[in-house]
Amino acid sequence: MTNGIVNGNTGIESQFASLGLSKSAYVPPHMRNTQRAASFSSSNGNDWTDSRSSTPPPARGGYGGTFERGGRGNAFSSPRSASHSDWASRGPTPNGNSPRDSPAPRERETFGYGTWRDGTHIPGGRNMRMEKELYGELNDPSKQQTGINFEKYDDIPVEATGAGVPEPVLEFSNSSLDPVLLENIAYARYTVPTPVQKYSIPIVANGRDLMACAQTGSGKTAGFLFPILSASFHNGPRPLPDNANAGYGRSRKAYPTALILAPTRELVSQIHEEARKFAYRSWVRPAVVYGGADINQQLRLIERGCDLLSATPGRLVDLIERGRISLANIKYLVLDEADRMLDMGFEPQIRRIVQGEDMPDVNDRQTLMFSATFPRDIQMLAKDFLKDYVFLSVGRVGSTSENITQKVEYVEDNDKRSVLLDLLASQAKAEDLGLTLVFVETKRMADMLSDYLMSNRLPATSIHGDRTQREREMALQTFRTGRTPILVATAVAARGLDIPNVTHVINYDLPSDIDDYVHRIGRTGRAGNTGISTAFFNRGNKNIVRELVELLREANQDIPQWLESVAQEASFGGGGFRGGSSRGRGRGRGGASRDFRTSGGGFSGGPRYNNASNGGGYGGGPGGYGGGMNGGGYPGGGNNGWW
DNA sequence: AAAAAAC
Repeated sequence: MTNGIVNGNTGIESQFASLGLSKSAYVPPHMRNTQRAASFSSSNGNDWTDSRSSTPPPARGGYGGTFERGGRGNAFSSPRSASHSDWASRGPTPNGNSPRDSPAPRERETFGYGTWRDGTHIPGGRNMRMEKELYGELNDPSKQQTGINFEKYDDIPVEATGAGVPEPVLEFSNSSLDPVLLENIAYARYTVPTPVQKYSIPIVANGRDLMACAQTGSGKTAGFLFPILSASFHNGPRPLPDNANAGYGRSRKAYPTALILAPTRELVSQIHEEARKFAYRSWVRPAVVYGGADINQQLRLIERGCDLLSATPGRLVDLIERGRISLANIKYLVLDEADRMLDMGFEPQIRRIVQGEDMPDVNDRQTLMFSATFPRDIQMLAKDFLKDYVFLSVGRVGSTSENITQKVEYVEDNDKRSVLLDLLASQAKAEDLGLTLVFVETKRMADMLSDYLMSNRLPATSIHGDRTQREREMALQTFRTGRTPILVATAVAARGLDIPNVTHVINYDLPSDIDDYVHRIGRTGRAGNTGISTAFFNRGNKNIVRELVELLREANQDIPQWLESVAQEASFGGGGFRGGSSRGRGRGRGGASRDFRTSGGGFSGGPRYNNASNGGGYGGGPGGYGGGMNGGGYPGGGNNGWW
């Protein structure tokens, strides 16, 4: 199989692959013996740009078109709704990124998009080409369902606190979700809601704001998309604000009703793809904007429909400044990976977007925040952005689950390369090579290491912030499809990305923050599969050792004796608690935090992921943080009855 | 200290 793997990365083979002639291209283990799936994967290898670009609706119409045409246009009952529907009726659309690569849209391709007419939702007809693109074929690894639910999810402790928390739903089918959405959920092969979804669906459906401490892999994307889309399908487009497009019949400003902010480009892209799946056949047009990609093309795409917008903060601000997007019509605001966004210094831009532009006031919109942790600055954000919210705390999915086998090996920096090579070679021999994700700390190292692996005839690629957006996306795609089953990555890929079939995560460089470690290994062992994680540890990683050992113990992992010893030393040596987190603001480890508004509380299910720090120094009310910046909120004064 | 993100 080794030969096959190597050949799969050569130029000639790539050409075969792009022609759909799969020859000896690498076939991931889970796909072997599935002829049809294999060829689909190969032919799919090169056309990802194509597939992610066909967002716009092909419904006929045009800028001034206020007439119905061919049964699929829009008849407008009022000038205001006409103005809105106008956005949803541009077309027919050249196919986004690569218009010349694909033939002009055909009549039948107008199916798949619905409209809103006379107060009624008119779903579009089915479009098989689109369904294949959105939902993939059975066994297509890059489209494999990730929201599918297994028994392990039932073990995840969830707690909802706040006034009048709605009862969780147990199934999608009797959760009052819109019928069209339920069909899309079935197409995507989601079967049972995850714990996050069980709670978030009724919470959002009841018009409540939500603060959720949950990580990717818990199904949170669907957790906010489902109720937002369901309500949108049902309620139709919001009327435009009175001053919208004043004096122009065809202003080029878009007025999304739902806005989702996330920290990285890949993440918003991933959210957008989910949104496309579940908006299928509805009147809702999802759109996505992020930096590093051609802005004019994004402008063209949002002109063709921009009801549910996924965005990175920088590019969104840019588009607002250009007057091409207005937030005046926002009904739903979602901040995903909020702690990560603050870590990355997005707070000023986020505050500008939420408070400094034309977004409706907190009382006139519904706001959902997701964050892995709940430190002070996130609490502040919650206080300012949310109203009477339900606090949802969801346990860690990855690390405590025992389907990830965590190994730690002592490797000096100089030996890392050869140890890695051995590791990769041995698993290739074992024909066990699923996808392997290798994490490093620096961009330079990512380049060096992937070059090194390639020069050793291993099919590797890399992703980091200095690569162009196109390179990044291509790396992700060739990784997903198994054409380059080894991906060397920096922190850009640590969180949020949902890649099926990652069987091995290697921490070539350990992060200094245990949260990052948890996120990284969480890229494997997903959706009921087992995974392996290997960490290279040496004396440079002392700062994380105490928490690492604690984590391994919690997860019932074997702990090498030498590692225990290092941990002992470290706790004596004053290297102390919290491992020197540079943030100094009390990040808790793991996926859950406490609702700081409550004073008693606690998890009835027993805190398996008992946080060492969260809640400790928070004095019990908004702004009641008593600890300052000393040691990151280590339990200092406040006894809140939590432990 | 590095990484991420707008042009």
